[in-house]
Amino acid sequence: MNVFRHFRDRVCDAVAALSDAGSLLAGLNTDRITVEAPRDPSHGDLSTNAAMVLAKPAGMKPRDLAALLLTELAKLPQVTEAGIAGPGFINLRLADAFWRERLRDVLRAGKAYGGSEMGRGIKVNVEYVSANPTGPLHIAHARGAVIGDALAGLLAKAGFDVTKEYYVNDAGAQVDTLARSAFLRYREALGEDIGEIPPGMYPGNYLKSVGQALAERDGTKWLEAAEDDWLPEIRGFAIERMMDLIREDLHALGVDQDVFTSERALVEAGAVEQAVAVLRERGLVYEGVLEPPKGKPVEDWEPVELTLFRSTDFGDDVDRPIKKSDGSWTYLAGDMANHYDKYRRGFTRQINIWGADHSGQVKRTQAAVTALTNGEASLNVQLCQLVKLQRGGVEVKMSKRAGTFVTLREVIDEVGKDVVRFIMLTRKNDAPLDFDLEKVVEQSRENPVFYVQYAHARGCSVQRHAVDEFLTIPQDDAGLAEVNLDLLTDSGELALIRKLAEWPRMVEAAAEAYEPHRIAFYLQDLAASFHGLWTRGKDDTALRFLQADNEALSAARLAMVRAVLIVIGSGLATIGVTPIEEMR
RNA sequence: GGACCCGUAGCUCAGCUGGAUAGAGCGCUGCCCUCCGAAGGCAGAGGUCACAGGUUCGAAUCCUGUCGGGUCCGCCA
Repeated sequence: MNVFRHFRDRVCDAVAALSDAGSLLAGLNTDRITVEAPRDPSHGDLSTNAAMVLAKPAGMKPRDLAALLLTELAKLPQVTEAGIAGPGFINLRLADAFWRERLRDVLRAGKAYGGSEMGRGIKVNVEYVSANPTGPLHIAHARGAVIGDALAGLLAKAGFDVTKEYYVNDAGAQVDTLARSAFLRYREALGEDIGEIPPGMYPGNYLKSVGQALAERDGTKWLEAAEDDWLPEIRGFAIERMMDLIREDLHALGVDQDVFTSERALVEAGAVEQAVAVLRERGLVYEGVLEPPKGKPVEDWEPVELTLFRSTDFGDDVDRPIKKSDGSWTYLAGDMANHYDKYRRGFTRQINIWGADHSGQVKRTQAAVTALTNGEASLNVQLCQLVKLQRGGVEVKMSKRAGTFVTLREVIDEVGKDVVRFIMLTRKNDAPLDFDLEKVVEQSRENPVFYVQYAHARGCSVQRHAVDEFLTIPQDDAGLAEVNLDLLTDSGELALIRKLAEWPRMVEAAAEAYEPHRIAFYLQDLAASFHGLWTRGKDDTALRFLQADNEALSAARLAMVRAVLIVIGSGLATIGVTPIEEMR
């Protein structure tokens, strides 16, 4: 049960009842009514702004309206205390037994607890990573990969039909450079001394194995061939290899996308022409000359007539070229085909995860999606800021040009994929993030991954002890859901249960805002609550979860511990982190 | 010149789409624990939510402007 939505519905019921009875204006808009947990627990368990929101349209004073609503809400059987506070808040306190029942919700639903029907099975496409297939992923890609994957998991949990997509940029000049770089390595593999890698080529050693594999497959076949002949072949070969490499890296991070869309395949299938034809039909394409770009002067700029997309009709700053003067398509044109293709596959909700360095492309791409689909589809872009990699507070320098950048794989090998995933979510995506390779593996309160994992391991440890000490306490969720919970009366225990009951609402709010990082913060909160309760058992042995001489109490507390494990497990699963069962 | 993001405790950051006395960790101060239910606990100090207006019952949150920081601007990808 989503407690907050449940009581929001009850508040709306109360409004309706009062309207029916004639004591309140009929037809009031209840959209702005919220029910939430007050920050200060002394105000009660739940609080609603209904009276303040409805006062003006109802033509009443907020506190008078609150008094009226209060008479209705006080009738609810679960409400033990109701009062009016401040400008017109209605505060409700709920029976402890009501909260204990929520524990049964958790235990009965198991891992599915917190899932929502909010998404109503609507198709959503989340496109993320989409790194150029010219080399292995580095740490900067990891953030987009994790945010995208966690967002996809979150939306799925919230009831959307999610497709995880990777758009392969295999049609631009950069893959021709890749082909030429691979060709060098191919010659090298056949015994030639290629010397220094010339500037403008990809220098990384990862291309050696590509050259080697090509030499093994094709022998000396291409050595004397003209570039026009070998380039398409070697390009395709190298792209395949790079994508395999990228997919392996992503898999190591726990990211396995559903669809890999090739830009080249779209272009070859005529998808770009089709998309442009749609725009042309709507009068959104014309031939024209652009103003020179502002800011830093571009030295080789000269006015040329180009094929332009009228993106300014949709809020962009200037119209954007879709065809270069040499007749080939621009990146935007290809991306138009990509998003139009998604639309034709049924996605009216599209989300892209991009690095902040692509912020300039947001408006034009959104304009394109709106224009191509006549406003039926919308594109949401989540920008993520850079990751600063550190070791013991000292920045780890990266230089892609020198080939010394830190690969994602190296980081995963050092700290593990779960740590990478969790840490990437400890900031909201539009804030820069420091990733310290030493701190993230420390076993201390400062390290959020450890703190949450430790809570899970502690819970598991209690379970293991219970198995040994109490042969008759049920060990499975279903059995624990039926034990007598009335013995859970401690205020810390009830506070923990309330925290657990927030999980369904957390999922919905985070999904609605497209903010997976909220899950990481919620889990830290929950872990703190659990650790706090545990710690009190150190001083006061009566509060320890397992009481050797009181099996009924131990069973009730074990049910609570089990519920904590379920929610932590479910939260971690949503963001793709594997919970640990034992600290080592 | 323009666009987007950010500005919250000494530091690093949350703040549930407008709610009540603005929170956490670190650091600081003072107590407690020396315990394998280990990888600490409790309490306290610390704030003009960058600044100035505006919107309304009510603003860290929304709008306008100013200041400061970041990412960018292309027929590149």
